Amino acid sequence: MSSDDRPARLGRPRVVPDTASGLSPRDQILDAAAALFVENGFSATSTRAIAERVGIRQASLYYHFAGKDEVLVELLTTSVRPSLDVVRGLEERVPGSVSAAGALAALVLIDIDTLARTPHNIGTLYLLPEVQGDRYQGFRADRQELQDTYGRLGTRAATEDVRGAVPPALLGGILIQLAETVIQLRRTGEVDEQDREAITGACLRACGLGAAAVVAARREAEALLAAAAV
Amino acid sequence: MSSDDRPARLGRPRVVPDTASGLSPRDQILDAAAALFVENGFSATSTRAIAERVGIRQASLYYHFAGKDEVLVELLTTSVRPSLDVVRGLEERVPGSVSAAGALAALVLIDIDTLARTPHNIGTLYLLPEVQGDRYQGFRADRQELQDTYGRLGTRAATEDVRGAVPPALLGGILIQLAETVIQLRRTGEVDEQDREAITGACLRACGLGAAAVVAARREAEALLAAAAV
DNA sequence: ATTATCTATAGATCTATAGATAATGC
DNA sequence: ATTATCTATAGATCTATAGATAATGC
Repeated sequence: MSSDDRPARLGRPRVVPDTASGLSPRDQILDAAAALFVENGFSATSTRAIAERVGIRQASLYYHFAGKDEVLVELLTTSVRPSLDVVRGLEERVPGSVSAAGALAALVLIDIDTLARTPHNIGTLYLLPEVQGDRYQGFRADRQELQDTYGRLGTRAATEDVRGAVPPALLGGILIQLAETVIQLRRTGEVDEQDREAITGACLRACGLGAAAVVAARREAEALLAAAAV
Repeated sequence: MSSDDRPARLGRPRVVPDTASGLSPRDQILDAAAALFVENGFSATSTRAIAERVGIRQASLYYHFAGKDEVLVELLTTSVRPSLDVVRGLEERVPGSVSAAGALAALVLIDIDTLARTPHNIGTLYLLPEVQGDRYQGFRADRQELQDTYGRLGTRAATEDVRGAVPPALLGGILIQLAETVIQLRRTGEVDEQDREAITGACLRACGLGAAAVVAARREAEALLAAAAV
Protein backbone atom coordinates (compact mmCIF):
# COMPACT_ATOMS: atom_id res chain seq x y z
CA MET A 1 0.00 0.00 0.00
CA SER A 2 2.60 2.55 1.08
CA SER A 3 5.67 3.30 -1.02
CA ASP A 4 8.33 0.64 -0.49
CA ASP A 5 10.78 2.80 1.44
CA ARG A 6 8.72 2.34 4.58
CA PRO A 7 7.65 -1.05 5.91
CA ALA A 8 4.51 0.37 7.51
CA ARG A 9 4.73 -2.04 10.42
CA LEU A 10 2.55 -2.18 13.43
CA GLY A 11 3.47 -0.36 16.63
CA ARG A 12 5.43 2.74 17.36
CA PRO A 13 8.31 3.12 14.89
CA ARG A 14 11.83 2.47 16.04
CA VAL A 15 14.27 5.25 16.57
CA VAL A 16 16.63 3.42 14.24
CA PRO A 17 14.41 2.55 11.28
CA ASP A 18 15.13 -1.20 10.85
CA THR A 19 17.35 -2.59 8.13
CA ALA A 20 14.77 -4.60 6.23
CA SER A 21 16.34 -7.94 7.16
CA GLY A 22 13.03 -9.69 6.66
CA LEU A 23 13.19 -11.16 10.16
CA SER A 24 10.50 -10.57 12.72
CA PRO A 25 11.54 -8.43 15.69
CA ARG A 26 11.65 -11.57 17.80
CA ASP A 27 13.99 -13.29 15.36
CA GLN A 28 16.13 -10.21 15.11
CA ILE A 29 16.63 -10.39 18.85
CA LEU A 30 17.45 -14.09 18.70
CA ASP A 31 19.95 -13.50 15.95
CA ALA A 32 21.67 -10.62 17.68
CA ALA A 33 21.76 -12.48 20.98
CA ALA A 34 23.20 -15.58 19.35
CA ALA A 35 26.07 -13.61 17.86
CA LEU A 36 26.84 -11.91 21.16
CA PHE A 37 26.43 -14.98 23.36
CA VAL A 38 28.81 -16.88 21.12
CA GLU A 39 31.38 -14.13 21.11
CA ASN A 40 31.27 -12.94 24.70
CA GLY A 41 29.29 -15.50 26.61
CA PHE A 42 25.92 -15.26 28.27
CA SER A 43 26.61 -13.31 31.43
CA ALA A 44 28.99 -10.94 29.68
CA THR A 45 26.26 -10.00 27.23
CA SER A 46 23.92 -7.32 28.50
CA THR A 47 20.36 -6.87 27.38
CA ARG A 48 21.47 -3.43 26.32
CA ALA A 49 24.10 -4.86 24.00
CA ILE A 50 21.55 -7.15 22.39
CA ALA A 51 19.05 -4.32 21.95
CA GLU A 52 21.70 -2.04 20.51
CA ARG A 53 22.64 -4.62 17.91
CA VAL A 54 19.02 -5.04 16.94
CA GLY A 55 18.45 -1.31 16.81
CA ILE A 56 15.88 -1.02 19.58
CA ARG A 57 15.97 0.29 23.13
CA GLN A 58 16.98 -2.01 25.94
CA ALA A 59 13.52 -2.07 27.52
CA SER A 60 11.84 -3.05 24.26
CA LEU A 61 13.45 -6.44 24.51
CA TYR A 62 11.11 -7.29 27.36
CA TYR A 63 8.10 -6.99 25.14
CA HIS A 64 9.29 -10.10 23.30
CA PHE A 65 11.08 -12.05 26.02
CA ALA A 66 10.70 -12.26 29.77
CA GLY A 67 14.46 -11.98 30.10
CA LYS A 68 17.85 -13.02 28.80
CA ASP A 69 17.27 -16.58 30.03
CA GLU A 70 14.30 -17.02 27.74
CA VAL A 71 16.34 -15.95 24.77
CA LEU A 72 19.02 -18.53 25.52
CA VAL A 73 16.45 -21.26 26.12
CA GLU A 74 14.97 -20.66 22.73
CA LEU A 75 18.33 -20.58 20.98
CA LEU A 76 19.38 -23.84 22.58
CA THR A 77 16.26 -25.81 21.91
CA THR A 78 15.86 -24.72 18.30
CA SER A 79 19.44 -25.85 17.73
CA VAL A 80 19.19 -29.49 18.91
CA ARG A 81 15.66 -30.25 17.85
CA PRO A 82 16.31 -30.62 14.10
CA SER A 83 19.00 -33.26 14.63
CA LEU A 84 16.85 -35.01 17.15
CA ASP A 85 13.80 -35.18 14.89
CA VAL A 86 15.66 -36.67 11.96
CA VAL A 87 17.44 -39.10 14.20
CA ARG A 88 14.32 -40.50 15.78
CA GLY A 89 13.04 -41.67 12.44
CA LEU A 90 16.39 -43.05 11.48
CA GLU A 91 16.95 -45.42 14.36
CA GLU A 92 13.72 -47.31 13.75
CA ARG A 93 14.97 -48.49 10.39
CA VAL A 94 17.91 -50.36 11.91
CA PRO A 95 18.63 -53.18 11.25
CA GLY A 96 15.95 -53.55 8.58
CA SER A 97 16.73 -51.34 5.62
CA VAL A 98 19.82 -49.77 7.19
CA SER A 99 22.97 -51.15 8.82
CA ALA A 100 23.98 -49.80 12.21
CA ALA A 101 27.18 -48.40 10.78
CA GLY A 102 25.27 -46.69 7.98
CA ALA A 103 22.80 -45.21 10.45
CA LEU A 104 25.63 -43.98 12.68
CA ALA A 105 27.36 -42.37 9.73
CA ALA A 106 24.10 -40.70 8.77
CA LEU A 107 23.61 -39.43 12.30
CA VAL A 108 27.09 -37.95 12.41
CA LEU A 109 26.62 -36.29 9.02
CA ILE A 110 23.29 -34.80 10.03
CA ASP A 111 24.71 -33.50 13.25
CA ILE A 112 27.77 -32.06 11.55
CA ASP A 113 25.64 -30.29 8.96
CA THR A 114 23.28 -28.95 11.57
CA LEU A 115 26.17 -27.58 13.59
CA ALA A 116 28.00 -26.33 10.53
CA ARG A 117 24.99 -24.39 9.33
CA THR A 118 23.65 -22.79 12.48
CA PRO A 119 23.89 -19.04 12.31
CA HIS A 120 26.79 -17.66 14.34
CA ASN A 121 28.00 -21.14 15.34
CA ILE A 122 25.29 -21.50 17.96
CA GLY A 123 26.65 -24.90 18.95
CA THR A 124 29.19 -23.00 21.00
CA LEU A 125 26.40 -22.21 23.41
CA TYR A 126 26.29 -25.85 24.55
CA LEU A 127 29.62 -25.17 26.19
CA LEU A 128 28.52 -22.22 28.29
CA PRO A 129 28.67 -22.93 32.01
CA GLU A 130 25.32 -21.24 32.48
CA VAL A 131 23.69 -24.06 30.53
CA GLN A 132 24.32 -26.36 33.49
CA GLY A 133 21.61 -24.46 35.38
CA ASP A 134 18.10 -25.69 36.06
CA ARG A 135 16.50 -23.41 33.53
CA TYR A 136 18.12 -25.31 30.71
CA GLN A 137 17.14 -28.75 31.90
CA GLY A 138 14.89 -29.29 28.90
CA PHE A 139 17.64 -28.61 26.44
CA ARG A 140 20.04 -30.86 28.30
CA ALA A 141 17.52 -33.69 28.20
CA ASP A 142 17.23 -33.34 24.42
CA ARG A 143 20.95 -33.36 24.04
CA GLN A 144 21.23 -36.38 26.31
CA GLU A 145 18.78 -38.20 24.09
CA LEU A 146 20.96 -37.43 21.11
CA GLN A 147 23.98 -38.70 23.00
CA ASP A 148 22.15 -41.89 23.97
CA THR A 149 21.36 -42.48 20.33
CA TYR A 150 25.03 -42.13 19.50
CA GLY A 151 25.73 -44.68 22.20
CA ARG A 152 23.17 -47.21 20.96
CA LEU A 153 24.00 -46.91 17.28
CA GLY A 154 27.72 -46.84 17.98
CA THR A 155 27.51 -49.98 20.07
CA ARG A 156 25.52 -51.77 17.42
CA ALA A 157 27.99 -50.73 14.76
CA ALA A 158 31.05 -51.49 16.87
CA THR A 159 33.37 -54.44 16.43
CA GLU A 160 33.45 -57.02 19.16
CA ASP A 161 36.60 -55.75 20.84
CA VAL A 162 35.28 -52.20 21.13
CA ARG A 163 31.87 -53.33 22.30
CA GLY A 164 33.55 -55.42 24.98
CA ALA A 165 35.65 -52.54 26.31
CA VAL A 166 33.37 -49.51 25.97
CA PRO A 167 29.83 -49.43 27.34
CA PRO A 168 27.18 -47.56 25.30
CA ALA A 169 26.97 -44.54 27.58
CA LEU A 170 30.70 -43.95 27.34
CA LEU A 171 30.82 -44.55 23.63
CA GLY A 172 27.98 -42.09 23.18
CA GLY A 173 29.92 -39.45 25.07
CA ILE A 174 32.98 -40.03 22.93
CA LEU A 175 31.09 -39.96 19.65
CA ILE A 176 29.09 -36.84 20.33
CA GLN A 177 32.26 -35.15 21.47
CA LEU A 178 33.86 -36.12 18.18
CA ALA A 179 30.95 -34.81 16.15
CA GLU A 180 31.18 -31.53 17.99
CA THR A 181 34.69 -31.02 16.74
CA VAL A 182 32.80 -29.06 14.10
CA ILE A 183 32.11 -26.37 16.65
CA GLN A 184 35.81 -25.84 17.23
CA LEU A 185 36.61 -25.96 13.52
CA ARG A 186 34.06 -23.27 12.81
CA ARG A 187 35.79 -20.99 15.26
CA THR A 188 38.76 -20.75 12.93
CA GLY A 189 37.13 -21.00 9.53
CA GLU A 190 34.70 -22.63 7.16
CA VAL A 191 33.83 -26.31 7.53
CA ASP A 192 34.50 -28.12 4.26
CA GLU A 193 34.00 -31.58 2.84
CA GLN A 194 37.39 -32.73 4.06
CA ASP A 195 36.42 -31.84 7.63
CA ARG A 196 33.13 -33.69 7.39
CA GLU A 197 34.81 -36.79 6.05
CA ALA A 198 37.53 -36.72 8.65
CA ILE A 199 35.02 -36.49 11.49
CA THR A 200 32.69 -39.18 10.24
CA GLY A 201 35.74 -41.34 9.60
CA ALA A 202 37.01 -40.79 13.12
CA CYS A 203 33.61 -41.75 14.56
CA LEU A 204 33.38 -44.95 12.57
CA ARG A 205 36.98 -45.91 13.29
CA ALA A 206 36.48 -45.19 16.97
CA CYS A 207 33.87 -47.96 16.84
CA GLY A 208 36.50 -50.31 15.47
CA LEU A 209 35.58 -50.26 11.77
CA GLY A 210 38.38 -50.74 9.25
CA ALA A 211 39.03 -48.73 6.10
CA ALA A 212 36.69 -50.76 3.88
CA ALA A 213 33.84 -50.71 6.39
CA VAL A 214 34.20 -46.96 6.77
CA VAL A 215 33.82 -46.43 3.05
CA ALA A 216 30.79 -48.71 2.92
CA ALA A 217 29.08 -47.01 5.86
CA ARG A 218 29.69 -43.59 4.45
CA ARG A 219 28.26 -44.60 1.11
CA GLU A 220 25.18 -46.03 2.77
CA ALA A 221 24.69 -42.86 4.79
CA GLU A 222 24.92 -40.64 1.78
CA ALA A 223 22.29 -42.66 -0.01
CA LEU A 224 20.08 -42.46 3.06
CA LEU A 225 20.37 -38.71 3.30
CA ALA A 226 19.81 -38.21 -0.39
CA ALA A 227 16.61 -40.28 -0.08
CA ALA A 228 15.44 -38.30 2.95
CA ALA A 229 16.12 -35.19 0.84
CA VAL A 230 16.15 -32.67 3.63
CA MET B 1 56.00 -19.44 69.29
CA SER B 2 52.32 -18.84 69.79
CA SER B 3 49.96 -21.63 70.76
CA ASP B 4 48.90 -23.66 67.70
CA ASP B 5 45.30 -22.43 67.57
CA ARG B 6 46.50 -19.23 65.91
CA PRO B 7 48.65 -19.21 62.77
CA ALA B 8 50.34 -15.94 63.74
CA ARG B 9 50.55 -14.81 60.15
CA LEU B 10 51.77 -11.54 58.85
CA GLY B 11 49.38 -8.68 58.21
CA ARG B 12 46.10 -7.66 59.71
CA PRO B 13 44.07 -10.69 60.74
CA ARG B 14 41.05 -11.67 58.70
CA VAL B 15 37.56 -11.13 59.97
CA VAL B 16 36.93 -14.82 59.29
CA PRO B 17 39.95 -16.53 60.83
CA ASP B 18 41.12 -18.81 57.97
CA THR B 19 40.49 -22.52 57.88
CA ALA B 20 44.08 -23.71 58.03
CA SER B 21 44.01 -25.12 54.50
CA GLY B 22 47.76 -24.79 54.25
CA LEU B 23 47.44 -22.78 51.06
CA SER B 24 48.88 -19.31 50.71
CA PRO B 25 46.28 -16.54 50.44
CA ARG B 26 47.08 -16.28 46.76
CA ASP B 27 46.45 -19.98 46.22
CA GLN B 28 43.27 -19.80 48.26
CA ILE B 29 42.01 -17.18 45.85
CA LEU B 30 43.01 -19.26 42.84
CA ASP B 31 41.27 -22.29 44.24
CA ALA B 32 38.07 -20.46 45.09
CA ALA B 33 38.01 -18.72 41.73
CA ALA B 34 38.57 -21.99 39.88
CA ALA B 35 35.57 -23.58 41.56
CA LEU B 36 33.34 -20.61 40.83
CA PHE B 37 34.53 -20.04 37.27
CA VAL B 38 33.89 -23.68 36.48
CA GLU B 39 30.44 -23.66 38.01
CA ASN B 40 29.14 -20.27 36.91
CA GLY B 41 31.52 -19.01 34.29
CA PHE B 42 33.90 -16.09 34.36
CA SER B 43 31.65 -13.09 33.91
CA ALA B 44 28.98 -14.49 36.18
CA THR B 45 31.49 -14.79 38.99
CA SER B 46 32.00 -11.57 40.92
CA THR B 47 35.13 -10.66 42.79
CA ARG B 48 32.89 -10.50 45.81
CA ALA B 49 31.84 -14.12 45.39
CA ILE B 50 35.45 -15.22 45.14
CA ALA B 51 36.43 -13.24 48.21
CA GLU B 52 33.50 -14.55 50.18
CA ARG B 53 34.48 -18.10 49.42
CA VAL B 54 38.02 -17.44 50.54
CA GLY B 55 36.86 -15.67 53.66
CA ILE B 56 38.26 -12.23 52.94
CA ARG B 57 36.74 -8.91 51.92
CA GLN B 58 36.21 -8.17 48.27
CA ALA B 59 38.82 -5.42 48.17
CA SER B 60 41.51 -7.63 49.67
CA LEU B 61 41.59 -9.63 46.49
CA TYR B 62 43.27 -6.70 44.76
CA TYR B 63 46.27 -6.97 47.00
CA HIS B 64 47.08 -10.29 45.32
CA PHE B 65 45.76 -9.81 41.81
CA ALA B 66 45.28 -6.79 39.58
CA GLY B 67 41.84 -8.10 38.69
CA LYS B 68 39.71 -11.09 37.78
CA ASP B 69 41.49 -11.41 34.45
CA GLU B 70 44.80 -12.06 36.13
CA VAL B 71 43.29 -14.84 38.17
CA LEU B 72 41.96 -16.57 35.07
CA VAL B 73 45.24 -16.12 33.21
CA GLU B 74 47.09 -17.86 35.99
CA LEU B 75 44.58 -20.69 36.24
CA LEU B 76 44.74 -21.32 32.52
CA THR B 77 48.48 -21.29 32.13
CA THR B 78 49.23 -23.48 35.12
CA SER B 79 46.79 -26.02 33.70
CA VAL B 80 48.32 -26.55 30.23
CA ARG B 81 51.98 -26.13 31.09
CA PRO B 82 52.50 -29.52 32.77
CA SER B 83 51.22 -31.47 29.76
CA LEU B 84 53.24 -29.29 27.47
CA ASP B 85 56.49 -29.78 29.35
CA VAL B 86 56.27 -33.54 29.43
CA VAL B 87 55.28 -33.64 25.79
CA ARG B 88 58.22 -31.60 24.54
CA GLY B 89 60.66 -34.15 25.84
CA LEU B 90 58.61 -37.01 24.50
CA GLU B 91 58.48 -36.02 20.85
CA GLU B 92 62.27 -35.87 20.50
CA ARG B 93 62.54 -39.58 21.19
CA VAL B 94 60.46 -40.52 18.16
CA PRO B 95 61.28 -42.56 16.13
CA GLY B 96 64.38 -43.61 18.04
CA SER B 97 63.45 -45.30 21.28
CA VAL B 98 59.70 -44.79 20.87
CA SER B 99 57.21 -45.52 18.08
CA ALA B 100 54.92 -42.73 16.96
CA ALA B 101 51.88 -44.68 18.09
CA GLY B 102 53.46 -45.29 21.50
CA ALA B 103 54.30 -41.61 21.86
CA LEU B 104 50.79 -40.60 20.84
CA ALA B 105 49.28 -42.99 23.37
CA ALA B 106 51.57 -41.57 26.04
CA LEU B 107 50.59 -38.03 25.12
CA VAL B 108 46.92 -38.87 25.38
CA LEU B 109 47.38 -40.58 28.72
CA ILE B 110 49.34 -37.66 30.14
CA ASP B 111 46.75 -35.21 28.96
CA ILE B 112 43.90 -37.29 30.32
CA ASP B 113 45.55 -37.60 33.69
CA THR B 114 46.35 -33.93 33.84
CA LEU B 115 42.76 -33.04 33.05
CA ALA B 116 41.36 -35.71 35.34
CA ARG B 117 43.39 -34.46 38.29
CA THR B 118 43.06 -30.69 38.05
CA PRO B 119 41.22 -29.32 41.02
CA HIS B 120 37.61 -28.43 40.24
CA ASN B 121 37.90 -29.70 36.67
CA ILE B 122 39.73 -26.60 35.54
CA GLY B 123 39.85 -27.90 31.97
CA THR B 124 36.31 -26.60 31.67
CA LEU B 125 37.77 -23.12 31.60
CA TYR B 126 39.22 -23.75 28.13
CA LEU B 127 35.66 -23.65 26.89
CA LEU B 128 34.77 -20.25 28.27
CA PRO B 129 34.04 -17.72 25.55
CA GLU B 130 36.04 -15.12 27.43
CA VAL B 131 39.18 -17.13 26.73
CA GLN B 132 38.97 -16.08 23.09
CA GLY B 133 39.97 -12.57 24.15
CA ASP B 134 43.39 -11.01 23.65
CA ARG B 135 44.37 -11.30 27.28
CA TYR B 136 44.50 -15.04 27.00
CA GLN B 137 46.60 -15.14 23.86
CA GLY B 138 49.51 -16.74 25.70
CA PHE B 139 47.44 -19.60 26.96
CA ARG B 140 45.93 -20.19 23.55
CA ALA B 141 49.39 -20.35 22.02
CA ASP B 142 50.40 -23.03 24.53
CA ARG B 143 47.29 -25.01 23.82
CA GLN B 144 47.85 -24.66 20.09
CA GLU B 145 51.31 -26.09 20.54
CA LEU B 146 49.83 -29.08 22.30
CA GLN B 147 47.32 -29.49 19.48
CA ASP B 148 50.08 -29.28 16.88
CA THR B 149 51.93 -32.04 18.70
CA TYR B 150 48.81 -34.18 18.54
CA GLY B 151 48.70 -33.47 14.82
CA ARG B 152 52.32 -34.40 14.19
CA LEU B 153 52.37 -37.52 16.32
CA GLY B 154 48.97 -38.61 15.05
CA THR B 155 50.03 -38.23 11.46
CA ARG B 156 53.21 -40.20 12.06
CA ALA B 157 51.26 -42.93 13.79
CA ALA B 158 48.46 -42.97 11.23
CA THR B 159 47.90 -45.62 8.62
CA GLU B 160 48.34 -44.63 5.01
CA ASP B 161 44.62 -44.17 4.28
CA VAL B 162 44.09 -41.83 7.22
CA ARG B 163 47.23 -39.87 6.50
CA GLY B 164 46.09 -39.44 2.91
CA ALA B 165 42.67 -38.11 3.89
CA VAL B 166 43.34 -36.03 7.02
CA PRO B 167 46.03 -33.34 7.16
CA PRO B 168 47.97 -32.95 10.43
CA ALA B 169 46.24 -29.76 11.57
CA LEU B 170 42.83 -31.36 11.24
CA LEU B 171 43.91 -34.59 12.87
CA GLY B 172 45.37 -32.59 15.75
CA GLY B 173 42.05 -30.85 16.26
CA ILE B 174 40.19 -34.15 16.29
CA LEU B 175 42.60 -35.85 18.68
CA ILE B 176 42.75 -33.06 21.23
CA GLN B 177 38.97 -32.87 21.11
CA LEU B 178 38.84 -36.58 21.86
CA ALA B 179 41.26 -36.30 24.76
CA GLU B 180 39.13 -33.53 26.21
CA THR B 181 36.18 -35.87 26.46
CA VAL B 182 37.59 -36.24 29.97
CA ILE B 183 36.36 -32.76 30.78
CA GLN B 184 32.81 -33.75 29.97
CA LEU B 185 33.08 -37.06 31.80
CA ARG B 186 34.24 -35.30 34.93
CA ARG B 187 31.14 -33.17 34.88
CA THR B 188 29.04 -36.19 35.69
CA GLY B 189 31.39 -38.26 37.83
CA GLU B 190 34.81 -39.73 38.50
CA VAL B 191 37.09 -40.65 35.63
CA ASP B 192 38.13 -44.29 35.91
CA GLU B 193 40.45 -46.67 34.14
CA GLN B 194 37.74 -47.73 31.71
CA ASP B 195 37.31 -44.13 30.61
CA ARG B 196 41.03 -43.64 30.11
CA GLU B 197 41.29 -46.78 28.03
CA ALA B 198 38.29 -45.92 25.93
CA ILE B 199 39.64 -42.49 25.09
CA THR B 200 43.18 -43.60 24.27
CA GLY B 201 41.66 -46.39 22.20
CA ALA B 202 39.47 -43.96 20.31
CA CYS B 203 42.45 -41.72 19.55
CA LEU B 204 44.57 -44.57 18.25
CA ARG B 205 41.75 -46.02 16.20
CA ALA B 206 40.95 -42.60 14.78
CA CYS B 207 44.47 -42.74 13.33
CA GLY B 208 43.57 -46.00 11.64
CA LEU B 209 45.25 -48.45 14.02
CA GLY B 210 43.68 -51.90 14.38
CA ALA B 211 43.00 -53.80 17.59
CA ALA B 212 46.47 -55.37 17.84
CA ALA B 213 48.28 -52.10 17.13
CA VAL B 214 46.19 -50.34 19.78
CA VAL B 215 47.19 -52.87 22.42
CA ALA B 216 50.85 -52.59 21.45
CA ALA B 217 50.85 -48.79 21.52
CA ARG B 218 49.14 -48.70 24.86
CA ARG B 219 51.65 -51.11 26.32
CA GLU B 220 54.51 -49.04 25.02
CA ALA B 221 53.02 -45.88 26.44
CA GLU B 222 52.58 -47.37 29.87
CA ALA B 223 56.19 -48.48 29.94
CA LEU B 224 57.22 -44.99 28.89
CA LEU B 225 55.25 -43.31 31.61
CA ALA B 226 56.41 -45.73 34.27
CA ALA B 227 59.99 -44.94 33.25
CA ALA B 228 59.37 -41.20 33.34
CA ALA B 229 57.91 -41.79 36.80
CA VAL B 230 56.09 -38.52 37.17
C1' DA C 1 -8.26 -1.08 20.22
C1' DT C 2 -4.08 -3.27 19.55
C1' DT C 3 0.63 -3.44 18.83
C1' DA C 4 5.42 -2.44 19.29
C1' DT C 5 7.97 0.60 20.40
C1' DC C 6 9.61 4.60 23.35
C1' DT C 7 11.40 7.38 27.83
C1' DA C 8 12.52 7.36 32.51
C1' DT C 9 14.00 5.32 36.44
C1' DA C 10 14.43 2.44 40.88
C1' DG C 11 17.20 -0.73 43.02
C1' DA C 12 20.72 -3.85 42.83
C1' DT C 13 24.65 -4.92 41.62
C1' DC C 14 29.85 -4.79 40.50
C1' DT C 15 34.91 -3.12 40.05
C1' DA C 16 38.59 -0.71 41.63
C1' DT C 17 40.72 2.85 44.45
C1' DA C 18 41.91 5.49 48.79
C1' DG C 19 43.24 5.28 53.06
C1' DA C 20 43.12 3.09 57.84
C1' DT C 21 44.60 -0.65 60.84
C1' DA C 22 46.43 -4.76 63.19
C1' DA C 23 49.53 -8.01 62.98
C1' DT C 24 54.82 -9.47 62.60
C1' DG C 25 59.91 -8.35 61.66
C1' DC C 26 63.93 -5.90 62.72
C1' DA D 1 58.93 -0.91 58.42
C1' DT D 2 56.47 -4.25 56.09
C1' DT D 3 52.67 -7.02 55.20
C1' DA D 4 47.99 -8.37 54.57
C1' DT D 5 44.15 -7.30 55.69
C1' DC D 6 40.21 -4.02 56.72
C1' DT D 7 36.33 -0.11 55.88
C1' DA D 8 34.22 3.03 52.92
C1' DT D 9 32.88 4.57 48.69
C1' DA D 10 32.75 6.60 43.80
C1' DG D 11 31.28 5.65 39.39
C1' DA D 12 29.69 2.57 36.22
C1' DT D 13 27.07 -0.61 35.09
C1' DC D 14 22.82 -3.77 34.55
C1' DT D 15 17.85 -5.68 34.89
C1' DA D 16 13.21 -5.04 34.98
C1' DT D 17 9.11 -2.25 35.62
C1' DA D 18 5.79 1.74 34.91
C1' DG D 19 3.72 4.38 31.97
C1' DA D 20 3.63 7.25 27.55
C1' DT D 21 3.32 7.31 22.54
C1' DA D 22 3.02 6.56 17.54
C1' DA D 23 1.92 3.58 14.36
C1' DT D 24 -1.91 0.25 12.13
C1' DG D 25 -6.56 -2.26 12.30
C1' DC D 26 -11.40 -2.12 12.58
